[in-house]
Amino acid sequence: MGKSEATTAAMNVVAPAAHPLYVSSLEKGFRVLAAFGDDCAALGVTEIALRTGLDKSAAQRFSNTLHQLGFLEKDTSTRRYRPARKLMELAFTYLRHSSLGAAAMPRLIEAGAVYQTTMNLAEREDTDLIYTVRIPHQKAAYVATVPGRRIPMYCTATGHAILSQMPADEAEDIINRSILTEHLPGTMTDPKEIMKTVRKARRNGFASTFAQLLPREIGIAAPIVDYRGRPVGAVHIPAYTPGWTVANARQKLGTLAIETADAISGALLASGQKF
Amino acid sequence: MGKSEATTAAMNVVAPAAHPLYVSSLEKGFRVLAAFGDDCAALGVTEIALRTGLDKSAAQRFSNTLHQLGFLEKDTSTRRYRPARKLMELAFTYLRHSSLGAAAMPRLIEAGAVYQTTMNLAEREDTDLIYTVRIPHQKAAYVATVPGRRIPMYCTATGHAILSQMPADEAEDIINRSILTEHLPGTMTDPKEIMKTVRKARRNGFASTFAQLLPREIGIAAPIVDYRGRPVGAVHIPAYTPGWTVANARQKLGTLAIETADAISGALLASGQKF
DNA sequence: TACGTTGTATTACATTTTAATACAACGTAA
DNA sequence: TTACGTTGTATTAAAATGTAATACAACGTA
Repeated sequence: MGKSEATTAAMNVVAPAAHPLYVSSLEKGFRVLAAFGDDCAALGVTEIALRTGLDKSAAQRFSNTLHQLGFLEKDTSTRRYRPARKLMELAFTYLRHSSLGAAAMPRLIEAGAVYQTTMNLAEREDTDLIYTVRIPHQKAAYVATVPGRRIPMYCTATGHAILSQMPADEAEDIINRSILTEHLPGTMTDPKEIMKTVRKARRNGFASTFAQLLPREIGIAAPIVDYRGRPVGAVHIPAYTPGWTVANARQKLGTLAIETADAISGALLASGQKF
Repeated sequence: MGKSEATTAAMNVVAPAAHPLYVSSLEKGFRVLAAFGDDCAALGVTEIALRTGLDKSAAQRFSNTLHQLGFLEKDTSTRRYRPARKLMELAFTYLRHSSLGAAAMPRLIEAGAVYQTTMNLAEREDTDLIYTVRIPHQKAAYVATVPGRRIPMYCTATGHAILSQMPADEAEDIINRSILTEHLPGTMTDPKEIMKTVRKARRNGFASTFAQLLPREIGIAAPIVDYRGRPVGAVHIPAYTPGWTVANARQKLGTLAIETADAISGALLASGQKF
């Protein structure tokens, strides 16, 4: 069903074909976790079965196992499951060893203090981006201040910043493989228009968007590159109208984004790692 | 071996006895993820096998599967695995639905601006705490600024704040079940001394510690309670000497922590959820 | 170049997962 | 309250999956 498709797509937990070295049970477990997306807060086994495409028995066993392991909480009265705190530890498993995060953190903190703006680090994940480090300053939609969120590249300043440092054909490939959805009236969905914006970002050294995913949001972003000049992520600064105008944000925050991103790129070089 | 014990304990991914509804493959998969703790950044299959207690074949299959699913990156030249960005999405799965996080976020941002101090939200996880929301202001050890980290309750202000809102026997039980390690010279490991500190925290409405886990760190924390008055987490404010003295921090940050924690407790009540 | 080590691929085997089914618990409406 | 649909839980025989042993290949060190 559409529902289960959407949910599965939300974390891309799909079968990469049966292989002797592939443990499909593990995939099913993650499918269950991925079912907790978007709308729902708590799910019963039947609903989990629906969303994951597993039958009721499988949904039951995997939910139970995840509960035993501590990754799902279980409300004993409603007998429904919900994601548990322990999932946060898995994020730590990643962050702890991220040289990009380590290089970015102090510089984002410093830069955020300049105009009291939120500073984000986003990393590339195929056609999308994942926020890995967030330093919030102003209050905004809760979901927009929390790490781990995945957003598409095609309609975000962050995405454009990264695309701008790629060969044109590679960037086009990403855009072509993206699902171009008009999240808000005005979200850009025309590949040609997107590439035009990307080229502009390339010339300027930073990208900017307005009201593409969140109303009133101005996005400013500059690319972070590795030792080969390949983009690995971007510094993202959100700003909101009124308070900021697009022109004002571009002028002040654009420079800040570039400086911060360059500092991070440089620190990465120094750290010597290719993550 | 001691090594594998320590690693396994790091995320508590252990077998809760075989049960017909328990999928042991899932557990093994998480054991592999949990192997990436502490010291190591990248692991080969042999090392993974050692740390997880799985044999080489199993380590191979689970690593490969996690790689296919995108949760482990694989360096094709060294053929070693490391945690991948996608793990961050699992954290988002939790955070997105956390009413505690949503209630805390704006208040932590606001409070952090007062003295330009870092503000953390920690939630209880058995004898430990997990940082779920972090609003960094000052630069500190990278690992101390990143969400998902688990720290023990017995020697942290955050832990004491939570313990202070429990019945004495429950608090004692937690301390007794904790592994009391002297992380730094001066880390408190005497249960009686710990309980004394906890009682003091109860009287004051907030807890404070000095140099327990990190050198020079002053910890200030106040408990967040649910609709029944039971502690569900704590607001934690770190400060460092010099710059802050313990007395100064207690006076200024103690009040701030209490006010912030109370505001969060109140907001939780209003949201009506029992998370 | 030769060796030890580590990663990869392939099997027959059996343990584990499956999916069907039956039972129990809940809550909704008559 | 009672009866009903729904949803969660428990139990199985059957089979598919994961296992562990082994052999091979790739690396890097001496």
